[in-house]
Amino acid sequence: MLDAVARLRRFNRAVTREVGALDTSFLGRGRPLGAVRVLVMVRPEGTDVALIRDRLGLDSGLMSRFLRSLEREGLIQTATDPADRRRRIARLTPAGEAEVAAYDAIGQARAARLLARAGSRAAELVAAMDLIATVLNRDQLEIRPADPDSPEVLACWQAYVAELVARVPGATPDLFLLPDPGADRYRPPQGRCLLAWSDDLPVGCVSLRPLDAATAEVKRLWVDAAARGQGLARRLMTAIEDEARAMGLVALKLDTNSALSEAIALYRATGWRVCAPYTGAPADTWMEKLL
Amino acid sequence: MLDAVARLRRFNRAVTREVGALDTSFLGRGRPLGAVRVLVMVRPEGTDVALIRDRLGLDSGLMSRFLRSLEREGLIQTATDPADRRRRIARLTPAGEAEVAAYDAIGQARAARLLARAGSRAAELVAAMDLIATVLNRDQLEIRPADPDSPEVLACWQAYVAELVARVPGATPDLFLLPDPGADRYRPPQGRCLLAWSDDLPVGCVSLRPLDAATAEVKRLWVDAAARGQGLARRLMTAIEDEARAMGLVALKLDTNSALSEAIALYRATGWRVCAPYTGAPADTWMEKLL
DNA sequence: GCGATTGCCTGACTATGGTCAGATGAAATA
DNA sequence: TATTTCATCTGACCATAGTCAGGCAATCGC
Repeated sequence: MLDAVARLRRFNRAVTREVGALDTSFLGRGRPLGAVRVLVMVRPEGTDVALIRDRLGLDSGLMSRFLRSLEREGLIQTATDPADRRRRIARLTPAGEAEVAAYDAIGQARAARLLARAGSRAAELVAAMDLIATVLNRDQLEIRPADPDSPEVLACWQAYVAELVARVPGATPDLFLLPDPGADRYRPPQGRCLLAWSDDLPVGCVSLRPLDAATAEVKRLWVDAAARGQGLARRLMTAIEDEARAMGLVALKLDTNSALSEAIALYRATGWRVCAPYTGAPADTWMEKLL
Repeated sequence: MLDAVARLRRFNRAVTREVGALDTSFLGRGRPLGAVRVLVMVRPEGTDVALIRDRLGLDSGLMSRFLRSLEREGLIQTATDPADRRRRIARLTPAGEAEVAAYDAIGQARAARLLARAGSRAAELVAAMDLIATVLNRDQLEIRPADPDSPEVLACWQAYVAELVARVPGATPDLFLLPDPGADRYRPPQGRCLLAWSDDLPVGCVSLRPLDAATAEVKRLWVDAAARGQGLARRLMTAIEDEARAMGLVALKLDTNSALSEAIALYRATGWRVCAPYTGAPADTWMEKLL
């Protein structure tokens, strides 16, 4: 790629202008940008102050001033965290919620305008943004336990099913009930459900379902198209195997289909071995791993 | 598709952080960002001060201060424009050229690091950046005459040939000599060569080659993948037809291949009609238009 | 030639974001 | 229990980018 640098620079210029426009559009409500960035990160239920500071990379002194200025405006309230009384939790007031909603509307309008500018290529544009954000956020990819009934898990499972249907002959959406009425089996203490997050976007999942007292089944390993090629699937598998070990399990199983060749290659490379069939179609490959 | 607004926001966060890192990487050479932005816009041959100010959207007072500070550092010299002695022209000193080269190297290194982070998806990342930059720059797409021997035209022609080879059965790279020894025929007064620019990246081309005193042939219409879907091909055709009219030509011809269906649809929609063959394979469709 | 305009410069002023060194109280650790 | 570590707050300080008004010289339009 000869002129990659020139193209990167062009990207930077275009995006700097856009971010600049974003900044000025976030003004016009009589608040400096820094305070707004903090404000919109406060969830109505309350957000740990340290988390916001960390995400925005702010000095604790500066953060403290932003909080006080928002507090003076009556947009947020802060209280000490009862669990650790050194920490503080910021919570939106009704006035704050209204203000956040106003900024949200601005963002909504801007997004709509941008997508309109992309015309017929809007979906491609969003995919391109996902790829870039995921690459830039690569170091911050985080795997965390999630509730199998949460909308984020549901979204991942839907994407997983869509991919299976597209790639595996014989797989149909009706093989998978979503939301899964048996989701409880993916929840501790019986099972586990892990999500991979890039910033606030879920980009991958994996889960564990009990078979018997000593074994469980790995289910629903999925990685978003934008996040592939970065070893995330391997990290997810390592994480779920660690969970299984911590639960005291001695072996894991999984069923898959030979059309999913990268997945099978990953399993082989990490100690899984083909075993006897224990489920039916559309699975055509069964594997197990001793922990 | 999860909420497009949320994803756009995530993109903004990721990119803001990156641009922030860019800013601080432009520091570390003991100069504030504003001055650097001015410095790297000064061409060694000299640049009109007003042009820089305009491009960067700076107040004349601020601009003046940046110039003084760069001058004090010995990186640039300013002189009054002999043509209009109110205007000033900034010129890089040898020390300035060295400094600009150093900033260039920083950009180079940053680009390399970013591409390395993308790993196996580096090419996809650059394509995604191209798409985004092109969409954001959409309003600034400019069509300008270009020299058929310039590296930018050559790059476009190579991309054009690559696309033909990929799409047209029977087309092989050796059908096209690049650089074209007959490039003179694409140069005024005989012919024309137009490039479409998005910022400083050429994203499309079209050219005109003489047939006889009253007719010419439209050749090498090409639009970069990132810039498609925005009506650029139509704008290029309109521009080249306008050129032909201005040259006093009365008719245009072109040859193409039925595999290039969007192009043929465009020609039909803009008044071109199929005519008798006048060239050989791999062309299988010939069209003309009266001006 | 004359007034208006243009391009640039200068000095005074401001807002914003940011750093740094303690102070304070809470929690973890030995 | 004593010490260390941690999260936050506060006040002092700073650099950068930017605005604004006025001044000066060159140029333009009449």
